[in-house]
Amino acid sequence: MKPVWLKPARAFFAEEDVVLIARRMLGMKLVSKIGGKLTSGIITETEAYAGITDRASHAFGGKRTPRTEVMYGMEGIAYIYLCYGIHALFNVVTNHTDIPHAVLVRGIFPCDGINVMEERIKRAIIKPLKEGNGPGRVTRLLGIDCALNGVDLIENDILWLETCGMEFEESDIFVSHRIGVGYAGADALLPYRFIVNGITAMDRIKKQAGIEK
DNA sequence: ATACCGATTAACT
DNA sequence: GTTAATCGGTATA
Repeated sequence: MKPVWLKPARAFFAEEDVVLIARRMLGMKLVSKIGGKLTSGIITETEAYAGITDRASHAFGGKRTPRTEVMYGMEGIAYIYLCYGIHALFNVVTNHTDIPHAVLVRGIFPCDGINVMEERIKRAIIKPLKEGNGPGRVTRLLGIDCALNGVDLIENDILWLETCGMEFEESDIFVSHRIGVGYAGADALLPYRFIVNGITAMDRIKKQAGIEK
């Protein structure tokens, strides 16, 4: 039976536990329609950033700057920023207005528009499980850049999320500490990174993505 | 005005 | 395993 993919309601992002949302976003689809070209991938890796109490968050201590301001906005909008001068990193703002929580998407399984993605990275996608792995690669494959910072993922038709109700067992999710946040001290060790793990879960993703075998 | 550096990646050896 | 690429955000002055 062909899966039905629908945009989640804004209430999905209003959940106050950002870690729970990061976990639930595994198996959802991130979709972009840039320049009329549709591309999508099923989310395989996320990280939670818990706002003002989280030393790893850009909003730690309640910091409000031109960059972090977006995170204080409405749940369900995109927080996209430039990292290392090269990579656009995509996050979804969660919780409520003025609570700067966000979930970083670190990995996708390429789904729709593979040919468009290959144009963007200028080479063939041979190992789908590897190609969408890494937050900079996710945005590059989907054509997401900082110009989309702040867009509403619920209302927009250029960048959004979809769900087919797929859920994973605890054993299908590998949990670890976040990457590249060594400066966060003890908070760098928090179990806020979630990765789809195991052959069973991966097979389900492939099936949902419409990829046989 | 200036200096430092990051929620990284790809191409090297 | 090592390192260049590359630039806006942020702190300090």
